[in-house]
Amino acid sequence: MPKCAKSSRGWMPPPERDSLVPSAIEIRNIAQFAGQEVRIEGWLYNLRESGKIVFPLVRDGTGILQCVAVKSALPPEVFERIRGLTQESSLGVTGRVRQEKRAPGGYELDVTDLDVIHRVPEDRPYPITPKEHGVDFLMDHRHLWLRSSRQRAILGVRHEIIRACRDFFDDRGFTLVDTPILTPSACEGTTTLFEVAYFEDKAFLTQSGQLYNEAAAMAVGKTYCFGPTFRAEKSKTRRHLTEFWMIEPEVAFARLDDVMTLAEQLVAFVVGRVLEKRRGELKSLERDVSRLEKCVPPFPRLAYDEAVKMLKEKGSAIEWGGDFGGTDETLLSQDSDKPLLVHRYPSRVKAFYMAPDPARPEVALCVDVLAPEGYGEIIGGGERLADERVLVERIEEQKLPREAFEWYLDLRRYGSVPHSGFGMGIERVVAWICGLDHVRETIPFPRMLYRLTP
RNA sequence: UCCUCGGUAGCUCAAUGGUAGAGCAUUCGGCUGUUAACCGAAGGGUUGCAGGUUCGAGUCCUGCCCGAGGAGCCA
Repeated sequence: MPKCAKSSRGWMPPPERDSLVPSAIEIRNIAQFAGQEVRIEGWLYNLRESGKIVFPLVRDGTGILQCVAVKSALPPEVFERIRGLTQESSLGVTGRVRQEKRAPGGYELDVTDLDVIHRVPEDRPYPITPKEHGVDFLMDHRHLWLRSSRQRAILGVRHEIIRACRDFFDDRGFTLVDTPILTPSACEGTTTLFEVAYFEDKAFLTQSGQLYNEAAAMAVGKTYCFGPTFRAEKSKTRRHLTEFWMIEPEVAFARLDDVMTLAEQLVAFVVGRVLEKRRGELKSLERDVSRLEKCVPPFPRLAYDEAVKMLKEKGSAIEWGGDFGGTDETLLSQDSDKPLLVHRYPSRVKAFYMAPDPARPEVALCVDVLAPEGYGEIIGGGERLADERVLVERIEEQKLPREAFEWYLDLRRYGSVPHSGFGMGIERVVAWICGLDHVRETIPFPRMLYRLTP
């Protein structure tokens, strides 16, 4: 541990340096070291051999570098050590960096020495070979699959999306207020919640931070929470996980139109940031970035009524009053390169806390954002019921346990104001931006109906 | 929970009811510019499990287990 100087304000960070691990350079910085002797530390990605010349491909988490080991230029024991390397063995390589047009990254390392940190035994080789594998096999080896360049690209985009969301809200005066994961009761019915033992009592894993967000918004005005969310629904589709991450802003005094604009700006900001910072990852995922580039505001807005009309014309069996199915969402969103905002759904298909439209009480002041290219719903939210009397009616109508909501009703008793917010599912956004056909690849360790390991 | 499809070598997949095979991976050999390298050889199997039909079952039938896609529900 580096010694940390103490000041009157407490801890000071250790002095800055180029690399956290000074024993080696990072492959992503290789160009800076052209002509120099360097050491890299990583894992063997692949090994190609041609008699007296060997090409070990080494990855270190920041990139992949092709090394060149020539028999005549190395001590025999070093050359044999390199020849006998197994896939994913960890190693340190020293050599001279050379610009090389034929190499994938434009640079190569002429090996002068190589030490094996841990050798993968040949009688139990690394299971994921550079060939095709089935989904089930890969999911069983998710802890190793993450090492592949494709998964690394997805992890990078996911990270950028999360960071962009935080920056977006932080830069606009929002305060992050963490909401609990363990909750005392269901906010929208217990059937979709995971139940856990809580000492002598029961608790449930949260399905949304929203009710707590409303309390926080009354304290700080603009708030957001970001955390895991749990749904015990037995959904088995490419858009569902039982554990997923959701970012949820909530704004006091905001109306439906305000949060529709907020959602539009957030999505455009996130897409823009990924296009700016993660072009390389999108390219390696073979994402058609031209479609993402068209994703600039304003986004089309469509009332539920019009959406139903449109769906019927396209042959959907939807009737007014029903919620959209997955195919309906696809039908609505596949034609456009921009996300689509669908607003004012029938109140009865929405949660009890949604405010009715004063002009048409049968519809709620709510909005869903459907991602383009058939990716479907990424955001759901709207204006909340601010009137205590109506809220109590809704709670009773839906036969929810009123005692559990007394604290929530307090928010309507002490300076109730109009307020609105929404939740955005991170994995669906990652799937859309990366162009993936399933959300299971968007989260490091997916939890699904039939998948709890690794 | 329902519907559809699938389970054969470590992996991806073949195999009319008639001797279980290929490519990759592994091991050995060859090759001084390979790009999921290539060429040659070797090892590797209780065909998801349990029954049944049959002279004979990877193949047909029944049940079960596991998985995938979809429906419902949702972000």
